[in-house]
Amino acid sequence: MNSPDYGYNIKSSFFSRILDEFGINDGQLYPALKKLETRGLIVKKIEYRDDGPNRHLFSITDSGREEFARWLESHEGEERGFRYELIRRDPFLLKCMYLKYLKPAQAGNKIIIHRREVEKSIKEYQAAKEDMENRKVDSERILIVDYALQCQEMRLKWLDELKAAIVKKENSGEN
Amino acid sequence: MNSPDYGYNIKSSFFSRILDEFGINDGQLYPALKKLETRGLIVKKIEYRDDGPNRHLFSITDSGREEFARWLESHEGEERGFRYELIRRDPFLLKCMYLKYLKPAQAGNKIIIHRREVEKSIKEYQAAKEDMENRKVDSERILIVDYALQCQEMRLKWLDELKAAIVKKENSGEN
DNA sequence: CGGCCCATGTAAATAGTTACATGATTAA
DNA sequence: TTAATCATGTAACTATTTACATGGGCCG
Repeated sequence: MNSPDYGYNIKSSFFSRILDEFGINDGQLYPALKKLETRGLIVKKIEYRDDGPNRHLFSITDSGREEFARWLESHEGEERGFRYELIRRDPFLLKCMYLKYLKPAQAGNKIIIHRREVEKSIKEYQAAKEDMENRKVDSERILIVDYALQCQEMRLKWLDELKAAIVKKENSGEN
Repeated sequence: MNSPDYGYNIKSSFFSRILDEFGINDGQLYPALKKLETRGLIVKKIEYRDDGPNRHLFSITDSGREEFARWLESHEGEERGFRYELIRRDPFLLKCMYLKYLKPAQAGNKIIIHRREVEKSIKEYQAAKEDMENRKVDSERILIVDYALQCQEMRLKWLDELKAAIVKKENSGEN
């Protein structure tokens, strides 16, 4: 929908700060573009350049636009993400289910280490947000970053609750 | 770590209410058990039964316990989940990035429909939590459900912010 | 007798990651 | 001259999903 554009640019312009680290991988990006082309949803035009590698510019077709509209309007498969993958795709949370198999001190340590990671992540999302605001990115996109930020701030609070629960258990139950 | 146990029971006892719908699929469960067995992390013993299908009971071995401890203590790959997959695995959020390609009324409608789904999900997680409390499940596990609940409640608020942002844009900018 | 629950799996397909391969320009 | 950035891609592997396949017991 932001055509014409080429693979490398799509990759580097979209949420750059966060995707730099966990970026769309080439092994998925280029085959995906090829597949969209085969399906007639985008068309390729090569931009020949002397001062750098050639660029394969893709433009969306009418049927591409239709397919996009169908995707955007559909509600299919939206539940998994926010209800379920949220836990399933979170290795730390999965480990938390087995926290009782660690000594309380070890468990507490694990939480502290993780807490620092979350704080680091908050700072990075904040920087990404500022950067996006400066670049006058669509407000909807910035709101997505807000979502991520609120998630992480909630997570910090939750980690503290978890820590408190462990300490409490340690002091009372003792095994 | 809760051995001996068999596939079908693992599947149905673990977070049953939520997993009923998005359950571990058989195509991954049984091959995974086989793989763990091949690696010597678990051992199989068949429980022959007359009043129903036989059960393949698996018990964890010493090396299984060691591997489990290594996994639990490691911090590897924990970042992706909470920083990145959180957005990437959420089809609704991805669509929100393209909300400007919908008419404001359509966008608002999409948000309202999603909001109802989130409310439904909250009720189901609450029921799961009560059920787990009655069954005296480990408090760590219940805290995971709390995490999910807090995520969803945060999401409701965020959806309202998103809705407000769209209404504001519609009234001022027009286009 | 039909359908659901129990219980085991396999096969085929799709999705996703990692590593490899190439080659030009530009900045330290 | 070495490393980074720009730009394209493929190959091999791993993960995940979906659909299929089987068969007994139990309930209405």
